[in-house]
Amino acid sequence: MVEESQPTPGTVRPGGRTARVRAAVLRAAEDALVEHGFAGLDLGDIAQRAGVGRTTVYRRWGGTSALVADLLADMAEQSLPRTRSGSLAEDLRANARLVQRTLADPRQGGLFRAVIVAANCDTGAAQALRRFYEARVAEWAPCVAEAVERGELPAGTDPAEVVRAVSAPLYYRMLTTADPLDEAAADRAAAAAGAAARAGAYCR
Amino acid sequence: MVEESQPTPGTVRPGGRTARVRAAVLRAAEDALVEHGFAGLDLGDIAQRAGVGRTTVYRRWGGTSALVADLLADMAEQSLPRTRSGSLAEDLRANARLVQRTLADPRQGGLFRAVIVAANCDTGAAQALRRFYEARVAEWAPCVAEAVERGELPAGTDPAEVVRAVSAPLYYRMLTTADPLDEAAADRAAAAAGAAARAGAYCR
DNA sequence: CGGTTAACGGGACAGTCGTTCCGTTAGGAT
DNA sequence: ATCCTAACGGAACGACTGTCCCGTTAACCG
Repeated sequence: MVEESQPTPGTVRPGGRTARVRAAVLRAAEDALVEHGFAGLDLGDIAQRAGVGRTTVYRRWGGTSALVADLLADMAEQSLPRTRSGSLAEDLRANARLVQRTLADPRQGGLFRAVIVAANCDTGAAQALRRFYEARVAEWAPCVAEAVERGELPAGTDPAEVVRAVSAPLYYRMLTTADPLDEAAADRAAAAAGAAARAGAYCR
Repeated sequence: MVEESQPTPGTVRPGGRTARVRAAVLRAAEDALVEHGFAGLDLGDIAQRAGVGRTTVYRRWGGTSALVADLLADMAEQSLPRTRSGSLAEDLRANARLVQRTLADPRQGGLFRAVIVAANCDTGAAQALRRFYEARVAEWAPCVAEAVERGELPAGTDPAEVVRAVSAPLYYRMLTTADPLDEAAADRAAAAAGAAARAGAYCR
């Protein structure tokens, strides 16, 4: 018998029960994360909430970080498509408000905090987080690129950098202050990013 | 005998041995943090490095989060004073580069990641973190206020918001991407904040 | 519809983490 | 210099986390 690295559990028979277990565990993990945060995650508790054996969770994910990473990948698939308004200022504001609403929501906001924490504890989770933001940026970059084509922004402006500039102040505020994330903050972030972009601050 | 909440250990006799123990433990915690990150913190290991009993660490700090919070408070005392150049653009750039150098430094950068993680696990650490940033913002806000007085920025500009706008993209980049934090990123952050401020994006 | 085996579930096990107890050391006051 | 006790250190203890083993269930294939 040859000693081979067998495939990860859940990949050979992904249908039926396996899928149900994964969904139940991810949902339970989300609940637990919102309630206790990443530090207070208890895989035994999650298994119980999901109506699943502890062993199963350990076998399929192996730890809290990988579980959160999987949760993040699941979230990435359900991310909302961007709106198209035709105006850069409108687009940036829509993006900012989407981020603001997400982070201000008790459930999703707590989830994002937890995921950021996990990314700083586990390289797998960090990779998943980067993938998630790459996808988000790629979703919204076109509206900036179109603004460049229309001549609203200087040629050579880096679209991704502008999109990140919208989110950055909102995340920074969430992490370092106790102030609530309101719409005013979102609109300010969008306006600031737009003004800086027009001034050529994001030219390569 | 009255049942009173006795003072925290270390406050009644803060001199001599107590101070030495605190310094040794904080230094050891810093080392451990750089090596294993926040998730891999082991109080037993820290105690051994510091040449101190495990019990002492648990008694005085009670957990990893509070220890990191204390470490942060210690750092806050040693924070560098701002420079004064007389030009807004120069001041913002100096601030941005200071933040960039701090976060890019393996030792301090790891520490800041850890502290942000701790702040999401423990309310005491969160308070310490907020205090730290309030102090930092208060240190740098005057240079923006002076620029407003000189007429470089529109009246009604919120100095604190401008200072935070400089740091935000750097933290966001550190947390969500794998790209290194270089001087170019710092200069871009400073330029963007300055441009947005001149455009009146941070008016109350 | 029946067989094969991937995946699950429960229980037992070992290692670790944080706490408690109590004797010892040394800071601060007289 | 001497006393008092805050603070430290070592050891034992209990709880919990993650792993292993093996019997059971149900997904996929012919």
